[in-house]
Amino acid sequence: MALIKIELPDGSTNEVESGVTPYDVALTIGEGLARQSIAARFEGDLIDLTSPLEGSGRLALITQNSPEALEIVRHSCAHLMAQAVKEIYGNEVQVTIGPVIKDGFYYDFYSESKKFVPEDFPVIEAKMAELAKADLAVRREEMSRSDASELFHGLGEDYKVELIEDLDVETVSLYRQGDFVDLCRGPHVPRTGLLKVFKLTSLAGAYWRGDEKNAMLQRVYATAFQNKKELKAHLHRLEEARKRDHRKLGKELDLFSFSEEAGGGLVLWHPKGAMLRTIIEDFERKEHLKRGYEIVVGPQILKTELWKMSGHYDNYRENMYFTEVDEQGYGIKPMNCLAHMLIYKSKPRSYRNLPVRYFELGTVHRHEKSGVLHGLLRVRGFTQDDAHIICRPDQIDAEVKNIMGFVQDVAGIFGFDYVMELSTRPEKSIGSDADWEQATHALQGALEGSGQPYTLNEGDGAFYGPKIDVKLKDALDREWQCATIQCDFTLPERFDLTYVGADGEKHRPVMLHRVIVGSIERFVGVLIEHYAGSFPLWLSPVQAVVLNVTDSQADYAQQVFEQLREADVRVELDIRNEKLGFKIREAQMAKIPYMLVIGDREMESQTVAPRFRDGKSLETMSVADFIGTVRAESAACK
RNA sequence: GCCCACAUAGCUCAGUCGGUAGAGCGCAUCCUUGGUAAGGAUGAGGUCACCAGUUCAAAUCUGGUUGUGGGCUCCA
Repeated sequence: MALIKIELPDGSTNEVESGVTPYDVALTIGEGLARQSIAARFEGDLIDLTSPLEGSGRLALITQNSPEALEIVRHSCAHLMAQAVKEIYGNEVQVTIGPVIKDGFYYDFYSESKKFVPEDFPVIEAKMAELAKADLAVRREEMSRSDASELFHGLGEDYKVELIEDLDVETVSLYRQGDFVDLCRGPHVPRTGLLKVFKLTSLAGAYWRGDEKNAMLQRVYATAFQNKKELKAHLHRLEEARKRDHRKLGKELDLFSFSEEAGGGLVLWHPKGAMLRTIIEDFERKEHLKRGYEIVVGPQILKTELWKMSGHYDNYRENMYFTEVDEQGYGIKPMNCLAHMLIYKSKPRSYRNLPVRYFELGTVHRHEKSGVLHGLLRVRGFTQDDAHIICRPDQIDAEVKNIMGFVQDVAGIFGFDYVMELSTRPEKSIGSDADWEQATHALQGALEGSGQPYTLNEGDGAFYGPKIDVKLKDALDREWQCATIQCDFTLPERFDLTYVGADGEKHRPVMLHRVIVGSIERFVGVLIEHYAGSFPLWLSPVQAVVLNVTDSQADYAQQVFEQLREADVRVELDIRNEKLGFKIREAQMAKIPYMLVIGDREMESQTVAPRFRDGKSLETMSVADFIGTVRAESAACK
């Protein structure tokens, strides 16, 4: 037998016979290590603990505590779940795929007759536990594609056969545990006994291979962890997210609602929610003016011919609402760009006056599929902080950089981190190859120049141009699509936008579509979850509430309330005949930043006693001082 | 749009086997004037989402519609 050299992470080198497994190597180091190991990394690749090592190289054992371990455990759990399902339901159910995802894994099953229900979960979990306890060996096997195809055909697993037929390889790997066999690349844990903590979580429909033309499968979501403590922590995180759910908080804080009578996905903004979005809108106008944008306003409906000219009619019609006025067809705008182009076209433009930056808090309507509506995060009518920058090609770089700086500033003000993505030409698109290349190149250049990392999203651009998407990361580290920057050579062409250059000739400008927070609706939803409803002072719809202790201070409380309102503090007055504790509790649950307690002491000294919503009290102070405090704190946040 | 589930008072939720509805909170009135997270009493409030069907009888069973939730596909 030939000898090979195995280098371990601590730098030591073992000389072993070719064909030994990582498990054997672990044993030579210690029995405890061997017992703890679940897989290995050899020359950078993940392999099974039982895979024979054929050549020299660097080997690292993956133990239950390694960061990579969890993914392997979850993947093996997916197999365990499929095995359990097959043992319980037999040929009534076919297996398809079962990958690992963030926070767990799922397995998609196909069945004509079996409909999974949550009541099946304990049964499946019990079978999984039984199979895990049996500590079955998990064995890797390789066979030719045709043999594997025949094997699964014999087992009646049509979806596996289809997967195998589509693979572009000679041999495929299979994993067996007990009577169960699954097509899989691996690696897996060596024994089912290593799978201890798992839990089925939910059910959903999913199309085979994600294509809505294909059969609907039944997806069983589940999760697995190394120990019970981690599972508990995970369930706790889910609970936290539930508490922050903007739909729940939106109701509790009386910010907005939806009505069956009005229609799905159409938001009704209550006074406090409307206040919140107004604050954001005022902030947006100010920030845009500061950065050289001009505010414009376009109409809600535009003639259908115009949507045909823009390409929206051909590419976006299924998302649009149409109406007819005096036998003339109109489309309700799903985007704001058309009006902005018409404004540009209203007079001749000189190269000296470019770029023009038109900003509009534009309300658009899109017919989203009913199943995708989701609180404020996905609606059918929403307002974008939309701008169109019409510029010379040589100005694209600088403009994109400015926009990225704008995004950075705004994200910082609201306390978000973010990640960026570049999306390239989709299948359904308009414009020439050359334009697409130039536009994509411009965006990529700006991204490279920003020094910020970004990922590439092939084929995910808008139909008229490539785009940069910015995803904000909230307090729970979840990502939300908000800002987007899109480069467009096509619409200026279609609308024959021109400017007169230094040479006196007409030239074609470029248009950048961009939003910073995206949709105000979605952004408010994200903010609610990000802040868990406790908005910073400058965003709070109600900043302070004046509370009297007894009726005898009602007049003074009223005076304080009016003084604050005069000073533009968003304030409420609560002089109801209730005990102070009761009023404090209500204000606390409404997450109002400041409660101003007015008793005899305050009335006598003409002061207020502020209490912050975290329970801490400030020194008793004059009304004027309190106004100063609110102003200073609001300014500091913004 | 597709799969699965759900829809009972303003809110959160009970309601068994089919026999025309309950609680807590909130709301109204009264008592209570109480210093930092719920004082007490009384009362009002429901076409059980909507439309059909089965049945002597439907919140309950069946079908459809609308809406909501979890996903899929799509997306600001």
